[in-house]
Amino acid sequence: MARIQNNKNETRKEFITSAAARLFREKGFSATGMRDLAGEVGVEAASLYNHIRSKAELLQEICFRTANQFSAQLNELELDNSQTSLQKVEAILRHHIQWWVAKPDDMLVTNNESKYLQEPYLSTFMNERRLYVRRIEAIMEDGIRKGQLSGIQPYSAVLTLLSMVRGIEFWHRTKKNISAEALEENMVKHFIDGLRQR
Amino acid sequence: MARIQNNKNETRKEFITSAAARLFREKGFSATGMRDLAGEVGVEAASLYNHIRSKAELLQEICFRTANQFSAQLNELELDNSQTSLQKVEAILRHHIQWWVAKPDDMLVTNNESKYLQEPYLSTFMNERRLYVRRIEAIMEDGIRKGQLSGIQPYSAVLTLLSMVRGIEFWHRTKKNISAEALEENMVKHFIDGLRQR
DNA sequence: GTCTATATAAGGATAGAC
DNA sequence: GTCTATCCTTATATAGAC
Repeated sequence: MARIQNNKNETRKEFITSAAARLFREKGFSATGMRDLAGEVGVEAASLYNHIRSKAELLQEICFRTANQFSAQLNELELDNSQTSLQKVEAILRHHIQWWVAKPDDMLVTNNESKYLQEPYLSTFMNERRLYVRRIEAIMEDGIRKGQLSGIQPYSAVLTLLSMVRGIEFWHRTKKNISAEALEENMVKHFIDGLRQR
Repeated sequence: MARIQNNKNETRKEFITSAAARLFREKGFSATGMRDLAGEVGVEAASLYNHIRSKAELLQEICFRTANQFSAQLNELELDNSQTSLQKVEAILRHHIQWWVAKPDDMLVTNNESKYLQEPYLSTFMNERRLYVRRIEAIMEDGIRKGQLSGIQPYSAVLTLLSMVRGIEFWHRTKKNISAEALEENMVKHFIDGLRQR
């Protein structure tokens, strides 16, 4: 499984994109000015345009690079015959938790600011999200057919899975109470116990 | 003050506030213009200022009226000796689900746009939210002491409870697949099964 | 690649007529 | 209470010097 890590050989554009993710998360896309971003980067606003085409382009890159990462995990899982459906669902949940822990800026922007994408990117993004939900539903439906899990409707369970991890946003502000590992184990156990066949 | 009433016995200000919640939800607080809001209400932008003091004031009213509603439920639950801790947690979860189903505009604005509150309202709001989390944790801790629930750390469980219901935002766009009642029962069962003592 | 200067548009909010 | 007109600030993005 891929590890999450920071790229220390960032290009100038990647540095700007990371700063943008941080600002879009904190202030929101609309309320973030190019002057704010320039200040973070350490240049004047006009200089940013030697590296990027527009503010909108920054949002596109953050949202799609994040979304594509999750699609890529599903691509692998769907081809893996060594895991049960329940194990696959757990792997998806752990993947989401780990990304929320490691990349809260990217996750918050992708979740909360993607609505500011311009067409045709907005439609593409929303279609990909719907497809992503359906693919997870299909994994759960397969598990129900095989008797590996039960007690829940797949659509409801997917909504729960994708949403419950958003609370990690608040955990980031008060990390001292519980470690990332303990948080992950608690959430996985809680979710899976509500899904397991008994 | 003149009380211009419309269909639902709303004051003019309440009508404006509802329109603001809808727009803040769809476009975000920062990207919503007073001219947008005026168009929704059916007047020119300048006319809004006979009913409200500022755009910021509208956000304050939406966020605090929503947050106070949830605090009020806890006030009652804490005084209720007829319910177990597990029943109280279930009541809290059902309350959140029902509000997400019935008032998605208010819930989304309170969750996603409250960061645009100005001081001192922002600090007040965040302090109230922290207190709300702690009060639910306390109910869970009481349940653990009494052996009514187990298997999870209260902080992690509260994060899960408050976050998992946010998926209802997406359910609103595709209601046909599952009824509000079925959604509620699925989510309650899923969450409670992961919490119950066995 | 970065700067200063600026074009052009839109933002929240107010003044004063009616 | 609502309107028209407008103030003042800020926004994204570009032009052209260095």
